[in-house]
Amino acid sequence: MIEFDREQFLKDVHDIVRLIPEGRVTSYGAIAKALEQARRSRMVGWAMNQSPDDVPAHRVVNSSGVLTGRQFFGGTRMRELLQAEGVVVNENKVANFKKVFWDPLTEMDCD
DNA sequence: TGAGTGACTGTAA
DNA sequence: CTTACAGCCACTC
Repeated sequence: MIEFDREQFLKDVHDIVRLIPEGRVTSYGAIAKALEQARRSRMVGWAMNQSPDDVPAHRVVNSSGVLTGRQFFGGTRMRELLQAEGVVVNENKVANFKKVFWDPLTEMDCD
């Protein structure tokens, strides 16, 4: 019986975020779902807050493609990082979200 | 110890 | 488009 470990969750989230390729984004919910913790999407946001510099947290947006965490990147930093990778952003939202969306489950369907 | 808050999601009206 | 409610749980005071 393994009870829920925050550190493990944090590690798993960081691991997934690190797998996000350039020019792609994903959502908090998708990450939570990939960890079979779909209802812990808020914890993913918390994990992003606790993420080290080697985690591209700027590639993580909410389910609508909105850069909800941009305020944690010092203003427009998040948007600029994304645009630098080829992601088109309108003010605070990702354009063609469905196209640039990267689903962790697609890459991690190995069980 | 309990209430408030939040980088969320889904459903409903 | 908006507002509201429910569910989730770490963190702060």
